[in-house]
Parts: sequence; C-alpha cells; structure tokens
Amino acid sequence: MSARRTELTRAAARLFAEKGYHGTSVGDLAEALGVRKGSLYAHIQSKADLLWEVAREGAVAFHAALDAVPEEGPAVERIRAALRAHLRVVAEQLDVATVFVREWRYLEGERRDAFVAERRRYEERFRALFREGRELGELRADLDDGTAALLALSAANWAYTWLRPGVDTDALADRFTSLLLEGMRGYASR
Amino acid sequence: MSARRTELTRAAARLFAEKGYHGTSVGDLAEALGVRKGSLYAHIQSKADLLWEVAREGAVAFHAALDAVPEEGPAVERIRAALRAHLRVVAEQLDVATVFVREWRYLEGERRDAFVAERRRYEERFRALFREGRELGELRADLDDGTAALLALSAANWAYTWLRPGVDTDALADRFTSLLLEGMRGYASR
DNA sequence: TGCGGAGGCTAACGATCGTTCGGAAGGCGG
DNA sequence: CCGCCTTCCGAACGATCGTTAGCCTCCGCA
Repeated sequence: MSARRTELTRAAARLFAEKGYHGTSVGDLAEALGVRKGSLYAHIQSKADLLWEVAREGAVAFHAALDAVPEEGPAVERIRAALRAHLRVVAEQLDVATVFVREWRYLEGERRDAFVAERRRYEERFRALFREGRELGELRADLDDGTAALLALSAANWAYTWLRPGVDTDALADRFTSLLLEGMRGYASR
Repeated sequence: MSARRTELTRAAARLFAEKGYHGTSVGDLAEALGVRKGSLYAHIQSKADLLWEVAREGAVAFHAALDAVPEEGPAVERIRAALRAHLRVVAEQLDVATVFVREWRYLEGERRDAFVAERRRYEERFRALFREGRELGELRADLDDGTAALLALSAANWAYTWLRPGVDTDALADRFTSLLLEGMRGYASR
C-alpha cells in the first residue's frame, strides 16, 4: 500500500473517531490530506472501504495483543497480561480502538457480519481466561465467570472514552486486575 | 407537550439509538410518524432540538434514579442501590440511555457544554459513594477509590450495548456489586 | 528518450440533506 | 357558528453528500 494511501487511512481513523463515520464527509478526509475530494478516488473505491479498513486494523491489533498472552501459566497472570495488552492497544492506537469499539456498527452487509464474528471471537478469548481460572481453582469455585468476564470487558471497552495516550497502561491494568481479584471490601467488614 | 410531540421524541430516541444521530434523517423520523418530513417542523425548530431533548431526558432519568439511593446507611448498600438504579434505567429506557451514553457528543455549543457538566456531575455522585465507603471504613483502607469507581462506571456505561429489556437488572447489579466487593480470587490462592 | 502509472485537478452528476413556505383541513372553545 | 390553533400537505429551497469523468503533470523505469 502506497504511503499516500496509508496517510488516508490514518486520517480516516482520526476523523471517524473524532466526528463519527456519518459525521465525517469525504471532503473532510480530502481536506486532511490537503487535496480535493475527487482525488481520493484514486486510492479508494468508496468511503465505506475506509471504515472497513480501520475496523479491521482494530480487530488485528486487539487479536495480536491477545496472541502475546502466554497460553500456559497461572490464569491470574494471563488475565493481568490480557488487560495490559488491551489497554496498551487502546492507548497506542486510540483512533483505531475507537472505531473498533464504537463506529463499526456503520459497516454494512457481509463486512459487518465478518466484523461482528471477529469481535465475538475476541470477547470469547477473553471470557475463556476467566472460565479457566475458575476451573483450575485459581478463582473462587462459586465464581460467576460470565459476569466476571463481562465486568473486565466493560472496563476494557469503555477505556477509549477516558484513556489518553501517554499514561502508564500497565500500571492501570494492574490496578484493575488487583481490584477484580481482591475486591474492595475491607477485611474488617467481611 | 402535545401527544404528537411526545411520539416524535420517542421515535427520535429509538432511531438515534438504532442508526445514530447523523445516520437518522428528518425523513426517517417523519416516516416513523407516518407523515411528510416538512410536517415535523410544526413541532420542532430543528433536528438538533430532538437530540438535546432525548439527551436531557436521559440525564434526568439517571439523576432521578440516583436520587432514590438513600443518603444514609452502609456505603456498600448504597453502592448496590446505585448500580441497581443505573441498570434499571438502562433496561427500561434503553433508547434514551443509548443516546445519553453514545450520541450526546453530537450536541453543539452551549447545549453540549451543559450536557457534559450534567454527565460529570452524575459520575461525581457515583464516585463519592466509593470515596465515602473507604473513608467510613467499609471498604479497604488502601482502596484506590478512583479506580474502583471507574470500574463500576465502566460496567454501568457499557451496559447499553448488551443489556436487553426484560432481564432482572436488580439481580444483575447485585452480581456486579458482589464481584466488586469480594473479588474473584479463591481463598485457596490468597 | 519515451512511456506508463500514480496522483492530482476541475467540473459536474443525481441524490439526499435540513429547512421554509403558503395553504388547507379539522377540532374545539367562545 | 365563527375563528383560532394544531397538524399536515405539496413543493421548493440552497447546501452538501458520495461518486464519476476527462484531463494534466510528473516521476521512475525500460
């Protein structure tokens, strides 16, 4: 892919995240490249192509981040690693992550179907960590692992709204992990 | 407000939640009422009015729900009540809640400023519960209450994406509360 | 040196956008 | 029964939408 084409994708990610897909016109994208809007069609076939590309980029980034989580070892450590990985992607590719979480729903047809499947698969990989943690005895035997995964995924998916680039996402993820593991109730009141 | 006007607001909430503000045309809204698009302007001055109205309706609903949480009593019980209240609003007014959480950013000018202030105030009320819980000794003394509140608010704010009307939101909120309080680590591994 | 492809231009396309306008039903209170 | 108020109509407005077309320029490579 040419350098110019890459610039266009970056501008699309930024503008879709900032103003929304339907709130961004082809003219806006052209202006970001310092070009007339008709010229963009030397690079793309349609505006929808850009949404698809950014959404896919997000899916690839998040799945790749999960790939780096070890398959072996304590489930607790793998949960911590997964949260770290997710938050790192959000902070380092905030625009792409925003499109991945919020703007994907403007995809249409089979692209939308394919995206939803990828997204479901990602959440399933996340969920599995909590199930295994319970089954291996590292987490409470009576744990509702579905709810636990939902809580963790909520924090992960909501992060794009408040996470700013440059913060220490590892420390952040560890605080989340610690809270999820230990809870917030004091020993005195237990 | 006339009955017809109320119908229009309901249709706006539904369509804005389903297709997004910029993805919903005035023609779409008119069609939902079985009317020509020009006729809507007997009820509103602009499409933006509808977004403002639905967003404000959401703010009122969520604040009113928090108002029902007792000011006294154990902080833990008030946190549980706040989560119950929030999830109930999401389930019972899913469209309005979706606009409140996701579509508000298309507000412009001072309306947007006013909404942001209301939203911040709502989150602050939530946050205070966790701070008080720690200060009163009900939660661990070393609790990072900012992170705890962020975790709870993430679950609350993400709920519109998966919560379907008709589920037992009280039970759901209690599962969240229990997890937040007790954590998911087993006694064996502590 | 010539040629082709990449990338830009201007201009225009039809469609749709949000909004305005004058007029006409219809119901309801005076 | 009159007059007003609500509600809707049909038609049109200018603006903007995403996309296409034909043409030009420039650079790298045969």
